[in-house]
Amino acid sequence: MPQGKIALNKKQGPDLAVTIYDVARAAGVGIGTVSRAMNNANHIHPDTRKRIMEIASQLNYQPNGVAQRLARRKTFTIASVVPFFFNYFYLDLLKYIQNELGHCHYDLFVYSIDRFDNMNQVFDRVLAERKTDGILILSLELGADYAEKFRHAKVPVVLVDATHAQLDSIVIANRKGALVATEHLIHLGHRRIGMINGDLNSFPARSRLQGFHEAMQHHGLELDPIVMRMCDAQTGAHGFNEQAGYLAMQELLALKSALPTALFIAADVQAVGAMRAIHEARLRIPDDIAIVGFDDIDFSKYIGLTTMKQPLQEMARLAVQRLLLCMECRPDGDFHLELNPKLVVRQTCGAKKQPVIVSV
Amino acid sequence: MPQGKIALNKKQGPDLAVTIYDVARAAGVGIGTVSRAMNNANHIHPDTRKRIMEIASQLNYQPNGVAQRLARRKTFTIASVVPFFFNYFYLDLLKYIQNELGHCHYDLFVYSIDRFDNMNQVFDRVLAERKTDGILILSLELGADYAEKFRHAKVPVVLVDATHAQLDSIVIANRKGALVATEHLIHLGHRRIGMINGDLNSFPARSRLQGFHEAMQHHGLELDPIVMRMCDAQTGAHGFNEQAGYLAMQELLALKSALPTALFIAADVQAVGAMRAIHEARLRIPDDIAIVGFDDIDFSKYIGLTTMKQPLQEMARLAVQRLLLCMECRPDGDFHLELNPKLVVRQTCGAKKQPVIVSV
DNA sequence: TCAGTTCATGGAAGGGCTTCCATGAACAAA
DNA sequence: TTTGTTCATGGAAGCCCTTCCATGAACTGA
Repeated sequence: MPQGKIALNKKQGPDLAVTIYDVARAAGVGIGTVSRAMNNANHIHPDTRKRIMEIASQLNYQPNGVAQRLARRKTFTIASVVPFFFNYFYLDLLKYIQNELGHCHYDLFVYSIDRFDNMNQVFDRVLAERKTDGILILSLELGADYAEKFRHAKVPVVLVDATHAQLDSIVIANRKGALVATEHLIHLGHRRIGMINGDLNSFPARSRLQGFHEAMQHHGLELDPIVMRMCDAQTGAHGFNEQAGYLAMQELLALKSALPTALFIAADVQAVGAMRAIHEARLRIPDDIAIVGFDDIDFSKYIGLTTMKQPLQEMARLAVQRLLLCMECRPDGDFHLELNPKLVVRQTCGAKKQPVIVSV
Repeated sequence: MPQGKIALNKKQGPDLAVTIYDVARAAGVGIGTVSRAMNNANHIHPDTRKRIMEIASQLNYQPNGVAQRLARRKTFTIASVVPFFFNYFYLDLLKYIQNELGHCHYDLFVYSIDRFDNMNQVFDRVLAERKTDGILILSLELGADYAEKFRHAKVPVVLVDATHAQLDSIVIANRKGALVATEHLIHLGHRRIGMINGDLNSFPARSRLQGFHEAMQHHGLELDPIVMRMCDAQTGAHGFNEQAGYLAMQELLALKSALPTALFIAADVQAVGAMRAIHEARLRIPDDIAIVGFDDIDFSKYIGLTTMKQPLQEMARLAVQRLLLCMECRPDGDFHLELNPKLVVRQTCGAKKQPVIVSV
């Protein structure tokens, strides 16, 4: 009986972590001094620090990050919410964000959203428990209720590739980018230009449509609704996916002689699908149809897709910068940044004859 | 002077977080009772719980996650180390991992590795500070020193898509997959079959080569070194990239009449590059050259690439499962799992005439 | 009625750090 | 010598929880 009791003493072995007290005892100093040594603080004698550091490494002492975070009242962690299912765009963005944060010794939580209908659930989770010092939300359109929640959250929030009047945001200049892309086709001599777009419920889809309109109108060109395809959201990702592009292109191909000579396609993934449909129809790109996309996903360079390149790294850098700033001083004023995409000319627009490989 | 002192009183406002003490006071109970209420623990009267929960939500009380983690001596966080630059394979894997962890209310730290030469630095960071309960390492080959470090780390480690004798691991059956892929080509009647592979310093490259060998030998076919291309690692990612595939294919195309009638290409990204080279050379796939790849990256279905599909979701599920198990009971025995990839037949192998769209 | 049991409750201890205040040694200036 | 000043140091208090133990009310059965 008593043996049984002794057997299940609570400390089950693995909890033999070395603490700051162990180091202090071993070094014959106080815990405050050890803390100062570990944190490279002032008011400590160089010799003392050296001795403590040696003993610490001898004992294999690692400060407990959780205890530090509690005592410092700071988590050194940023949360990111990512619509993972969407497209590979986010991988790059995330990579850059992680790099930026790494430089400042911040850790990154990643929460993926795989269905729009559980988005708010994920948000609640991110907002709960104050585990992070800041939040980055990628490419998600918030409802008014959650925008409000985020605005009054204890931690600052920055939207990346999405915007909301009440929250800091960084977006690509979608309208302007679409305008540049469309004008590129116009300058190449095209007059009958169509567009494949995503669901107009999505913010980028609306802006890109607007840019397309402006370019066409500015050059006095006709906007024929027949050659405009807004993919619906049913296939997922607001219609910004390969399948939707493929189907939209098939519809356009059915127009036969009414087919436009050029297309602005609002997302590279859609362009990939559209190109598949065109190949199947035995038409040639750019000779029969010229194409300009938008995004410059990794794959675009492999298929020679002329497109609008999003400055992802810049976006990541600025978003992190802003977030860190908000974390330390909660600046007043709003912050709404627009970054210009850049035209990357490859083969599908017909401006060049030789294959162009744009290095990453 | 005194004013100056008063002005910079330490609490700068934002620290008005509600604590468990505030709730206890407001409810007229002890903090233990509030804790029990919040955690749905036993030994609390239903009425009391209800009252406390109401007051808590009224005060907008959120338990401090960091304090919980300290008190519970558990972080509820898993770290993942990902060679982000590599290819999009990881995005899916990560997505599944995050989903699995989300179900168990674990958070996920993501650390990206963008250069192999700072890999160990990242590892040190992950091992430091005991911020996590477990570690997942994706597709990275550890040196003996770090394998040892991880083995003796305070937290369990599982390798995913990589293996090491001393550590738990889950890998794809690369050898067997390569064998199946090659046999598929053999069954289609091909006799002169070549291979494009990555740098043999990488584990998957070696295994896939081995599977290729076995298939060929088993069917009494000749292994002509001239049609075997091991891309070197200079272009990055152990030669598993589009550019390397493109260049390797150009070398093969220079063989003219000695060109193989079929190719097993060890990574889909390489296959993409190879296909580009073939198109440029005005040859047809699969008529002039049949191709089977490996990985089934998202893009493969768009280009009709026949390939070996990696069971990523399964891999993620099992890895997380194993990690959680290790966290609670540190099982003895080793854990080395191999999952079989599955042949996905599309157009590039020539087995089918019609375009096949494999839905995601 | 009384000992025994169950269970809701309060609150101290503990988790491992940072930080602030007090102390006293060493040194400088008068 | 005395009075300051500077600075390394020790350690209590505090960060915000969970958990365990002690308490006493309520109930049970004899």
